[in-house]
Amino acid sequence: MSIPIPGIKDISKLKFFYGFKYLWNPTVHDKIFDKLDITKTYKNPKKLKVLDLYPGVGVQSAMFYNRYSPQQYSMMERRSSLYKFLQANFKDSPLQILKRDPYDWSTYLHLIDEERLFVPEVQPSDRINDSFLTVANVTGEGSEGLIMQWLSCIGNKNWLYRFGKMKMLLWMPSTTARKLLARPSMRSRSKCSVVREAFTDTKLIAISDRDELKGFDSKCLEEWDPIVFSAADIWPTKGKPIALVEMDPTDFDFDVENWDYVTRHLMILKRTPLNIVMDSLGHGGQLYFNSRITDKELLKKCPIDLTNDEFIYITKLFTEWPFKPDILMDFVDINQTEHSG
Amino acid sequence: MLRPVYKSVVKTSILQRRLISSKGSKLYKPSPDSTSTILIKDDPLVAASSSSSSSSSGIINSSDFPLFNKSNKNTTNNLSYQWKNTSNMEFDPFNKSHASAVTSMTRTRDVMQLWSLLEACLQSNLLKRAFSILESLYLIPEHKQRFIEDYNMYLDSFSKNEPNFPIIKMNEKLTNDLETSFKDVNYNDKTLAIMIHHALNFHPTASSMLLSPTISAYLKMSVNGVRDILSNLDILTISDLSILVNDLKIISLSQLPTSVKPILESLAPSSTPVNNIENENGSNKMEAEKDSNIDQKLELGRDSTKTPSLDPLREASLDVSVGVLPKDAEKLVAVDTIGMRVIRHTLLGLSLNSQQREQISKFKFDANENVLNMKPTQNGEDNDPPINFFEIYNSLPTLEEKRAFESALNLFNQDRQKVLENRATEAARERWKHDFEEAKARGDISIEKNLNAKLWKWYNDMLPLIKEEISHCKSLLSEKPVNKRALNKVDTNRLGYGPYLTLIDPGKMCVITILELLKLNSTGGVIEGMRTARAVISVGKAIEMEFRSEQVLKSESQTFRDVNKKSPEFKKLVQNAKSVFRSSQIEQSKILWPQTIRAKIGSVLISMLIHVAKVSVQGIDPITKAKVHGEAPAFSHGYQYHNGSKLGVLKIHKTLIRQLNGERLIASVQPQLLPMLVEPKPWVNWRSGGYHYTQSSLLRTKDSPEQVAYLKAASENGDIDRVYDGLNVLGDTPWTVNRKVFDVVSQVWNNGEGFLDIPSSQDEMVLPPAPPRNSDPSILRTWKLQVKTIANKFSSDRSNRCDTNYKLEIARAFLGEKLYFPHNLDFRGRAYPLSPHFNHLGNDMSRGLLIFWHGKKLGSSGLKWLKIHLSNLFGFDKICLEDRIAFTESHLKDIKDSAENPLTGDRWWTTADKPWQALATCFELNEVLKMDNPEEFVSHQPVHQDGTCNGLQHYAALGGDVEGATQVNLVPNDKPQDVYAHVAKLVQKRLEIAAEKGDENAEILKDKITRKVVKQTVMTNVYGVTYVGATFQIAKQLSPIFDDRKESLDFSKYLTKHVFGAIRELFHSAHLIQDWLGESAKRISKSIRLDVDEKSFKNGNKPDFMSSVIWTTPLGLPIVQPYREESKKQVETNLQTVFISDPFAVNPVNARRQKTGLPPNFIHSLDASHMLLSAAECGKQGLDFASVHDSYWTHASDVDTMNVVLRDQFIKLHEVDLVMRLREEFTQRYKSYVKIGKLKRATDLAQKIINIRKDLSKKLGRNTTLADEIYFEKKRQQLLNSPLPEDRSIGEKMITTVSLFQDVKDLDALELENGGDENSGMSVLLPLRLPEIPPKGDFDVTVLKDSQYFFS
DNA sequence: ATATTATCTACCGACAATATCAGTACATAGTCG
DNA sequence: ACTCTATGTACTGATATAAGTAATAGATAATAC
Repeated sequence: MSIPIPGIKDISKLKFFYGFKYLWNPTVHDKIFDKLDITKTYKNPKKLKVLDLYPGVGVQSAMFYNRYSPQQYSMMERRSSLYKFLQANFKDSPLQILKRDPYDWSTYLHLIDEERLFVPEVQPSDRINDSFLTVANVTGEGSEGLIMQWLSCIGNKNWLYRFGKMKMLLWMPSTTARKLLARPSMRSRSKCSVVREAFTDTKLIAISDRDELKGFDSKCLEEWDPIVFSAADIWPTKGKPIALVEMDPTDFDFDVENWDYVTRHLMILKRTPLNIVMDSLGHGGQLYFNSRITDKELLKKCPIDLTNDEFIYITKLFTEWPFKPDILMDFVDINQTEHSG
Repeated sequence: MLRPVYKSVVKTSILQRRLISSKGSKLYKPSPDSTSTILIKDDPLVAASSSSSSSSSGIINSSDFPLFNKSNKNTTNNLSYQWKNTSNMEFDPFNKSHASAVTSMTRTRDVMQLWSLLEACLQSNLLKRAFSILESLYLIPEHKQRFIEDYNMYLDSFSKNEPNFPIIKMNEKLTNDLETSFKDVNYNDKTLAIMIHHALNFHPTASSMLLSPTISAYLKMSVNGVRDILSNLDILTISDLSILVNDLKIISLSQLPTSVKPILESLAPSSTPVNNIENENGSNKMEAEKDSNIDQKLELGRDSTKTPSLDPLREASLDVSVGVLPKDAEKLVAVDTIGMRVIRHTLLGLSLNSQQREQISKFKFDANENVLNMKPTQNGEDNDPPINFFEIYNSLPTLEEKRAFESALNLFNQDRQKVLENRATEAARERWKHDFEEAKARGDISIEKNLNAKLWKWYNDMLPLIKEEISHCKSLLSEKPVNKRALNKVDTNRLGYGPYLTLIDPGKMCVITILELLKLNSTGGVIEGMRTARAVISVGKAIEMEFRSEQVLKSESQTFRDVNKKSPEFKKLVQNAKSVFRSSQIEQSKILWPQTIRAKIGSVLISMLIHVAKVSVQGIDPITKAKVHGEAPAFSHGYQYHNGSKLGVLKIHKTLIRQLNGERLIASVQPQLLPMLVEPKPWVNWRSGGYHYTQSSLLRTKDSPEQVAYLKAASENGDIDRVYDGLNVLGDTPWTVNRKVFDVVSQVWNNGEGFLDIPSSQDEMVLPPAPPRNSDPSILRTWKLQVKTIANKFSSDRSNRCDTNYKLEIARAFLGEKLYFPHNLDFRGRAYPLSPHFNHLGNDMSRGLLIFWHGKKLGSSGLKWLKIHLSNLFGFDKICLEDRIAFTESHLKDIKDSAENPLTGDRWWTTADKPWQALATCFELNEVLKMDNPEEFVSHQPVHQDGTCNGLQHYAALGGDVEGATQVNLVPNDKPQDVYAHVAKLVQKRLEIAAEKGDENAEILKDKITRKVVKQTVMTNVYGVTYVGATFQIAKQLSPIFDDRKESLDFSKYLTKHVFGAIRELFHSAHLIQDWLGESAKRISKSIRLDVDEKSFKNGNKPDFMSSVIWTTPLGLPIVQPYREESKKQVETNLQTVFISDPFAVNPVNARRQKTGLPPNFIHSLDASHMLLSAAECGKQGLDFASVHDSYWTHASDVDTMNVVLRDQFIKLHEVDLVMRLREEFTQRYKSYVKIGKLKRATDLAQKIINIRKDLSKKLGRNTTLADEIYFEKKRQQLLNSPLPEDRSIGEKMITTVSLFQDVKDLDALELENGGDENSGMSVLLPLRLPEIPPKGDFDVTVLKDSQYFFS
């Protein structure tokens, strides 16, 4: 007994999407599912619990369920117009609709620890968790920060990543995908690319605009061979293209706090060679690192050219620096308010 | 909740534009077909306007300043706002209001940049380069009229640079330049003055006869008369004039400028001119021959700086007793330099006790050595200045002696002030050197420990770098302008800042850079450092300031260099002449360095300092855990993020920070901006007043050329003389530091613990332990926030302590001194002291530390007011005077205890609202009470009289609102009204009514309304606080009552509605006026001036609105609201790019801010007027007067007098209907402005307009736009104003969509208010109309005369 | 002509985001007729 | 000698940056359809 999929006619009646975009075309979805072939990871889908964040109109959710019939499929959607839509379409389906805010950390504590409505299985981190999948759509232009915070949760092994290496299927603006997936020396290479490289194994699965592909690394594209669909397949049609990535956490072992400080500061002057840029790490950085980094070739490189391994190496030197600055005090206080009657 | 997209998609509306970063160095190439020129020629409007401005010989363009063309019929009323049509303004880049064409503004920027570059090149003697800049300037058409001044600058430099160039050659050059290079330019009288000066100096020994004909010829060529030539004192020196008058006898004394006439007169009969000329280096022999005790060598500028200040001979001669004249001439010179003996002589002639006598005999009255008490003391307890002038002054028994003392002190202070403003950097350097050498003697460790010694090291390391850079720049600049391609990037940059960098002594630049950076420690919210942007600009500005005062000093000593000796009387003459001279010099320097240049200069210097400044540091090797010693840069450039935006920061090393915390920082206060030792230079025009050598502007303009233009026009018109009068009274009030309070503060400070407002000094911050990494994100976040809060508190405490440190150090330096605060105005006309950190506008502590220098006997009413004052300071200021006196009298024991044991006793004074001022008052009261006859007590304590909600007082007077006037004590009453309590009562009533109707919120809140809850909201209501803002304020007050933050906020929201309702009800008429002001501002800022550039129409129908709200205060001060959209751009510097606003950008107004700003600004402009009027009057009546906006201060004995003045002036101010007057002014000023509005389609008029549009559309071959309509109306106006009758008649016949409205009587019937429901309206240009004034009530302001609680 | 969406949020003194990249306008040098 | 073009550079405007929406959330002016 499969769940009926909402059609574009119904979807297009909806007015408010809060800047998010959803792929509604079932054909494309099918292609994507074929490509993903998640059964490789989830050998027994009957054991699988899926958490769907910002499911929107629920097309993907329903199709997923129809295809794999997981043990539990929970949709977390709080935005009223979309929630109403989900209620109207899936009230009596096996899909669980939760009117909660995926943005709020406490949502998960309540859901998992207190109410125990959705309890994933904790699995050791030697493999991808094979009974827990998160699907999310964070295509809103202003919500990129949420993705970045989720990423850093991988590094902290908290939030949903306390249950092990959880796979995530994540819709995002294609510009975000481009930044995340940028390799060393590419124009879009930035701190978040390094974060992605450090904590995850991420693939581009699908994208809504062929032109966008030129911002990605061509070698990687060959390997990923993403599905390209049309802007007409998403709703609302207007706006910037979106992309779907598959994100698997990986193993890592380094001092995250110091690494965070080092990458953040170096990537500000990402086109300045290491032998010069090190001064921005603290008083006398240039002198120290120039004496510690023995590989002269490395010194000639710029931060934008560095792999994460190289950042880890620099971080190690940084932590060994007797005069290293206090990385906790790395912020400014813009708003001093005084005055009163 | 998920954040909605739109909140962060577009982060800012700032019109980001980048600077033309190296435009400063780019010269105009004489290519006549640059696009902009063509554009202008083709534009009939611009062409017309420029031709009209030149033909009318620079009389101000009527469209720029509509009021100028209005005849001045209302002159009988002395509050008339109309300006006389007498101004005669030539082209000046500032003198263009914003709305003139954009093209002219961009050229304005070019002119400014070229000017400052020209000036810089001339200073560095890069004459060829300067000449090519002249060529570029010559090509700017609007600049032609002023061009000769620039050429004169050049010629003057040329003359100085080539002293051996024969006058004939010089003449050839001049002729050649003006006939070939600059054909359209004519010489003026200054040019002639330069030639004369050159002639006189080229032939210093030549026979007079030879020179005479040449000079006579020049004099005959005069444009505006010989007098005009001779008034160029910046060119012609005293000795020049002397030769002309006494030797050549070509001119007579009467033709000289009045300021120097007396000097020449006294030189004439006896003096031998030969001496004057020979005497350049100061002849010692001459000195020795003089045998009068009093005759002094008058040493000036250049010479005095040469004098080594650590002269052993001078040390030796210190104890020479008065009256004994050493025969050794050299010794005499050393002793004599600054006229100390005169002063000492005078002082010792007064009645002094033996101790004072000894102090004075020992004290060196040498300005260079005893500027201020800035020497660090090892022992914090030792606050004694070497000599306490205040105590001596006070101890003198008679008025005559006091006068004599003050006059001698003044003579000494004149010199000290000069040193203070000019030699402070050198003084700092000397101190460093001294400390270094002392430390060196003690060993290397001491050098590291002693801050000054370290600074000296930095200084020495930095100096060669700067010198090298300067020589790079010089060689680059002196080369022939090579093509840019051959240059690398560094050199291209050098080309930009080089001319400026070479202007100032490298040593001075080092000192300035170091001091600035130390000063900026923990500013801008940076934990241990500062923002780079701030740092580079501050350094750049400081360098420029140094350059400016050097300039003034240099030209002063140039002109007066030959006047080397004479009696003290003569010295006074010279001093007067010099001060007149300085005024005119400062006034003339119109050139400012572009902000970009400042930033670049600053960054160059700072990066050098970063490079050399090192501190030795300690660290722990993370692996071996061993202590490691090393050396690290003291400063480090990096970045920090805030909300995803980068912020450049300059971090200071922890080691240095720790050292700074325990240091006395007086040295890094910008010495030019300390309080003054002598009376400030009186304000006589808009850029001359205040400090003697440092330029300051009358108005703190916000980089708005528009504000400057209006101010300048008013100033030149003599419209704001009464503003000057008031301001000068404020500046002339002498103060001194309250020694007793200072001792208490100092004790608390050295103790290091927190006390009242002073935070304790901490070295490390204590942070909560970090939670495990894998804690829930929410937990991690809370921890991060905690850390942030603690760190911010820490850093704000630190900067607070730093600020207090500055205040204290300044106070310490001025212990026993007589000091003055020069003032200027903010753009609304409110007065502020120029000196930052320590002044009477500061916090309670600063105020408590200041007392009047002059003392006055309490007399019959003084004691009463002193008691009232104390009560006020304790917060009991809304009870009747008798009760306040009773309050003080009931605490006599406490007062005694507080005064005698301020820290060891009960500390009653610390419970006051304003504890430090209360303490000061306790000290005085305690002394008074000891006296048998209190009336004889000499009081120095300023007593405050504060207006009760001054803003509302003005509103009530404006609206004639009886109810409101009663509430704010405009109506006589035996008890003062407490507005806040009254509002609270009203709110309470409202709540009770609501509660009865079953409103739960009201029920809960109804008993919790106190005066305090509503106070801030009532106060800020005048400033136009919004509903949201007020809610926050009330929530703050309510927060102790409710536990839940959310709950508290909800109740606050509810309560705010009622508070607003109550205020609106109570001050109904005030609100009507507020609304009227707001609406008028909105309409004005949404209106279009006709001759606006069509290009400001983006799509033909949507213009950029350019009109800001402008009005004139009752004192004649024009006020321009500077609120416009910001346009900032990135500027490349050595360290990073910085983001700064382009002062020449022409931006559309910010209508919202114009609207919300007008009500408070208008009211403030009135209270400022009231203050200045009162100040002037109090000055006239001989009172010492000070003000903090709406709080007026004077001696206790004079309070009654002052109160009468305050009331009289308030009445005088409000006798005129100011709102009506404002509306009339608006109507005049914005007469021909139009707005875009809706017209009912179903009218004749609409039909006519449609027809015109149809015709026009046919002609143009496209749809018409509003821009087209404006263009034609503009054309019509031009024709109407044309001097040619035929033009005028064409204009009269012309019909435009706007002209149709001329005959319309009842516009209201035609215009569609925004309630237009169907599409019956069409967009048209309507004449701008202002809303009707709300009706005025019956309150008669003259009843105020008897209201004793008006100010109390 | 309405509906969505960005922008405030009490005045003044007062104090500020930056690195990099793509595209274009402009200048220079060199070449050629 | 002069013009034209290729070439490189300087200038401008756009975009990304970090990563809980600053402590907060409703009116209102501006803009888009």
